[in-house]
Amino acid sequence: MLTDRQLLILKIIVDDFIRSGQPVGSRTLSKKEQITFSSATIRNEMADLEELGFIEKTHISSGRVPSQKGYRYYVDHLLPPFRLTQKDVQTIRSIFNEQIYELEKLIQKSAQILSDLTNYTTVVLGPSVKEHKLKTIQIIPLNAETAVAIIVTDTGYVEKHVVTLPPSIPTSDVEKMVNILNDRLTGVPLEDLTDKIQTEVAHVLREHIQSYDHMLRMISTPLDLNAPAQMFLSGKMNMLRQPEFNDIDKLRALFNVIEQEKEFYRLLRKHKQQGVQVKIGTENDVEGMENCSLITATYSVGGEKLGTIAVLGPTRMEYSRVISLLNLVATDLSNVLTMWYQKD
Amino acid sequence: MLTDRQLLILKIIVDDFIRSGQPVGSRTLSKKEQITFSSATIRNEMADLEELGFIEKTHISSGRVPSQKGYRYYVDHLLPPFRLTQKDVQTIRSIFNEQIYELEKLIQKSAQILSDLTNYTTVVLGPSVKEHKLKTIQIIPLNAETAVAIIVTDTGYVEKHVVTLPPSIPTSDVEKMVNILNDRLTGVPLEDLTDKIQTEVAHVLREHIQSYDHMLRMISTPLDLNAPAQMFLSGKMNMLRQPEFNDIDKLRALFNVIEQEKEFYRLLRKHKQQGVQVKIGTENDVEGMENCSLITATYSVGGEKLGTIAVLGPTRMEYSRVISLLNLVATDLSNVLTMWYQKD
DNA sequence: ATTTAGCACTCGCTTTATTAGAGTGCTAAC
DNA sequence: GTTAGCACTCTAATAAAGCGAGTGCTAAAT
Repeated sequence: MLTDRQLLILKIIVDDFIRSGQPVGSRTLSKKEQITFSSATIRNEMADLEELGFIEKTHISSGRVPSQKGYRYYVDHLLPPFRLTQKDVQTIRSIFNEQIYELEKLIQKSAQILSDLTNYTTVVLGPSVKEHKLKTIQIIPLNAETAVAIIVTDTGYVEKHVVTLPPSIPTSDVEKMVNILNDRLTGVPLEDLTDKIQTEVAHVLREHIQSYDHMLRMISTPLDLNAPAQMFLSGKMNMLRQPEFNDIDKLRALFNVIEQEKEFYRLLRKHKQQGVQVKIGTENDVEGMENCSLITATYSVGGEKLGTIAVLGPTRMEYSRVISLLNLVATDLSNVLTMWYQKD
Repeated sequence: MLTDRQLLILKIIVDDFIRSGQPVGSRTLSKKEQITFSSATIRNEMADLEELGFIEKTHISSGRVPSQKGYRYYVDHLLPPFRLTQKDVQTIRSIFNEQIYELEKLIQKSAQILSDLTNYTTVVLGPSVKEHKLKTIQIIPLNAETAVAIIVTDTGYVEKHVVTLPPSIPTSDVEKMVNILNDRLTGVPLEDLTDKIQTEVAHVLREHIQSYDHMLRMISTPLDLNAPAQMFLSGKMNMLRQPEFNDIDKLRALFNVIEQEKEFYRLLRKHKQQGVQVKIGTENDVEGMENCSLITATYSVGGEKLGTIAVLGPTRMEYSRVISLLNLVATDLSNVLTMWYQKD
């Protein structure tokens, strides 16, 4: 559909605009060494590209700027192969050299490094704890009225919640209850816990425990948080430095979205299959993100998706570099996690 | 030193400027009902006030704006008494009506409500966990190589850390160690733990435990985090809405400070004694905070300071209102915490 | 049939003028 | 001591002018 020459011009326009942030004119293009024909020819080609919707003018006599369709085509067909620098690779590898054994910290660190390297914002969706299996429940009385209930999963995830104890419950009862819970529930995925408690544990507790009712409510509060997977944002302030957000109103609009977080939650959850995915401008279908692109990748354990890691930047984003970086982080993260969890 | 009339004029200038953000001229002042004399008189008085350093002009023929010294005087001597609305009081009380039993969550909620009510940024310095007393240590093996070490304090604070186990350590040894640690260390303030382990526990462990060395290192890693008290920021983005930061460069400068966090840490720690404290502009002695004021208050348990809660806003801040709100939050917080912790 | 040179034209941006408005300081009268 | 009056200053807003980058079109060259 597009001639080679048109592709060349489109590619150079996008590359140049990503680099400079300025609309690209025919004269600028004609000076590029890849280009052997005159500015007049370029003007003709650009007029065609514009008619086809790949580029547009910011005003009637300005240079051209990629349209959303232009970026899309660029990302799909024209992406220059990108060699990460040794330095970038090392920085990323440094995440995994430190002895971090906690998923949460590892994820946060990854997000932070990625936002530092790209100068954009990184969003990470942590794994949903729902599928993690219960390792142990502990109830540690703090004083006569309160105790802290702690739930540990096989992945080392710890959830804690301070609860009130029923008045004048014997300590032995608390211990009994904890024993019963651990006996029956170890290895059960968190999402099945409440069910399982109702069907299999409740009647046993009723027999052995005073204030069985209160105790049961007490233990289910921390559970039915039904925790929506945690989300981490890193480098929000990098957006301040993007020239497209020099306008304070655009900035406010953007941060309204960023602070919401729930939109990101939706967007990151949408990414199911493997691989890197690029959503440009309105493709994200979020008000206030018209000028942003979101590049997402999943990380997984042995092929099973755990969560999503994404970079948010202006549509005028260094797609090539960000995709490479994100890809590296996601695969490295997956490899490390697979090593952690696969062995049992 | 200042005449009553000068005080009146100064107060009205500050009030009006806080309200409108615009320099205040003699004509505007003369229209206020409290003022019974002419604009010419006001001009004379203003010239004097300027000479004394309480107000300044933004340019040679502009109205006047409070200087830092002016704000200082206003806060020290002219603060109008402020009646919180019933609504504000209720919103704040709502923090404590919900059944939150966790210090951390309570603090975060307070910060969030405070930033919502003021439209400024709230910073809270959590209590240093160093003084909390150990309730229990648990080591929960996850698989052959890793375990999660959990430390619970008498305040319900939970610290967790995933550690590696020495190769082929018997489970019984882990249990033994945990028992020994709990026997000897329960009730010990966290800050003394490492010492106490070295002096009193190490030799006992050495007798009973294989790989005593590795195990000891393992348990001390999560401890010597030496956690600098946690800090929470809420409502950073409120600063976007302050007209003084409409200029993108000032905004960037401000966020450079805010993101640093360590400066706040220093500032909030400085506040030792009881009561509300106001630091205006350069009084904070932080580059980038020249146009900001920080209002701090401490919260405490039975008179003993736990942490600091502060509101950050532009120097042109609603001092009266913020002080009242902050005061209410801090005392309510202190009361609730005193009820929690005082009873044992 | 392409490609290119040339040219008139458009539009945004920056600079310069112009003006209106708010506010001041000073003087002289009250 | 207070005030009215006035000349003066400076900002902010608006308008006018010029520059430069870029375009589209036409006609000539390949």
